[in-house]
Amino acid sequence: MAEKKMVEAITSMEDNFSQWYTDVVHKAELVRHSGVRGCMYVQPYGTALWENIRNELDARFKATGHENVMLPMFIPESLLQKEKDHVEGFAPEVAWVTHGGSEKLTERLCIRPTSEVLFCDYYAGIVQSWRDLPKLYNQWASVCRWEKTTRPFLRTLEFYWQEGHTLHETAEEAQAETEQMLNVYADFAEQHLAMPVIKGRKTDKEKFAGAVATYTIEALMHDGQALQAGTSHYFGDGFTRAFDINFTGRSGKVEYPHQTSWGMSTRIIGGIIMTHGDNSGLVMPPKVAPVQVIVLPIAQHKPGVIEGANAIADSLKDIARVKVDASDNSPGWKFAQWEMKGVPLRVECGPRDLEAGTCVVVMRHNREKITVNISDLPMQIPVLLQQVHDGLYQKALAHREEMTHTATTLEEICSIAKTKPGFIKAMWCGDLACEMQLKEQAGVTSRCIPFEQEKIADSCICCGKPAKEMVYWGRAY
RNA sequence: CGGGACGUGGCGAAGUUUGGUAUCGCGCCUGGUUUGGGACCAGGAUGCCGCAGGUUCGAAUCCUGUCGUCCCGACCA
Repeated sequence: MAEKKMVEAITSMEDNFSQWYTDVVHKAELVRHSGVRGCMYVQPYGTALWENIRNELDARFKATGHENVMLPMFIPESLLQKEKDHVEGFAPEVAWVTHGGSEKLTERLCIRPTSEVLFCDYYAGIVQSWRDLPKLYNQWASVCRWEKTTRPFLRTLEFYWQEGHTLHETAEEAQAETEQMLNVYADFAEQHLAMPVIKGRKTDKEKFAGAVATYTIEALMHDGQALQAGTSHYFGDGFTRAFDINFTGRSGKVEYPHQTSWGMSTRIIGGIIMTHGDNSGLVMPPKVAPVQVIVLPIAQHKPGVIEGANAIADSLKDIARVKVDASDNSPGWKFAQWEMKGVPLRVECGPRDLEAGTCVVVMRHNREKITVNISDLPMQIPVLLQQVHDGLYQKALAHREEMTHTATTLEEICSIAKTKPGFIKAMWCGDLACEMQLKEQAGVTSRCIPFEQEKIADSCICCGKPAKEMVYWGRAY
């Protein structure tokens, strides 16, 4: 018995958070390792989760006027070279194709690490007049970055994402787009994933290669490390000048359009796991859960029980993603199995319940049990799913607040960074030197300059000069 | 990329020091009994011991290389 439990156990997160994460990813049957370093086989359950995320985001992009396109996975070296900061940022981690069949290529091709330059090359051919703007595009694709260390979802060589790329007549319009998409991400994270996020701007040191400004939503994971959950960049006209994308403006003059890009990736799945998961495994936010309600017949050999379970599932099929587990595993096995997979609601129905016209509903995140009349289920399930969502959000928010500290002296920030995981709020003068020093001495990096500023001191925590802004510092995935 | 650990049926391990018929638990298949927190009995199947070389009469075991995994650190939009 004890031995058996060992076999199935998930390492507890207090013992080793990284190992816990790895265990959950595998026990919940999200992915398996492929034979290629850092690349994963995404299993049906993981794929279904991603599809739910993708479908919702896609709908939100379309609702804000964007169209999907598909660009190639290869980038000729000369094209990648066109924007200096960009190539410097990405060249160290791209994969190169040098041969096609037995033929050696005259110019090697990189496998896209991101598609800015492809979009630029594309735009150059289709934009001539101010009437051609804006271009509001998005693509769903996978990209490749040759990372040194990899972890499922959080950092893989190949990962799936969407990348929005837009082109605008004016800087103001492009900036508004950048902000709009950051808000789309933030709203999605909070309303759909029950993941509280802090909206803000990245420092110059942390911003995207080639961007004028990078905006971010930062979430705090259960272990106190930060995760950039989504990002939105304003490029100004740096790329459009480098790629000679121009148009004839309203006044008849040649102008360069202003550009944005924004992305969210399968990394967000890692974020879901590390925000809501517990020592029994995954906890799925209801709105993206591949299975929202698992119906478990108890003593299913008895007459009418499976039929009863099927009838319950049938009554919910238009209301929630529901599944009946009528496999011949024991009930205890099924409880543990579906908890590992994080299904938000479990409906148990045995002969006693069915006779009484009731069932037991158990919430995954707090294991609360309630008895519900079967006839009330179609009305109750949406309420309960929302309750789980709210519960998850509140729990994550409370956790983040508990793990957010304030520091006003260098000594204090070093001591907090060493002893208390989480965010540290501190004032900053805006100098790179201070940012570097905090990394060096406290081991923290700037996570974001939040839009919602608080003045916690007058001077920079590092150099003592007048502070420009309050920054969230921490360690990041 | 550094430091450490590791790779043996689907999963978890023993066996490697000292070379000699590949073992155990779980899972899987068949049949039966069970069923409200990881059930039980009986029978059965599944291995180029990560891969490639080498040493040897003989390699899971020794040597070399390589691929992959995990943890810590560095690096990373």
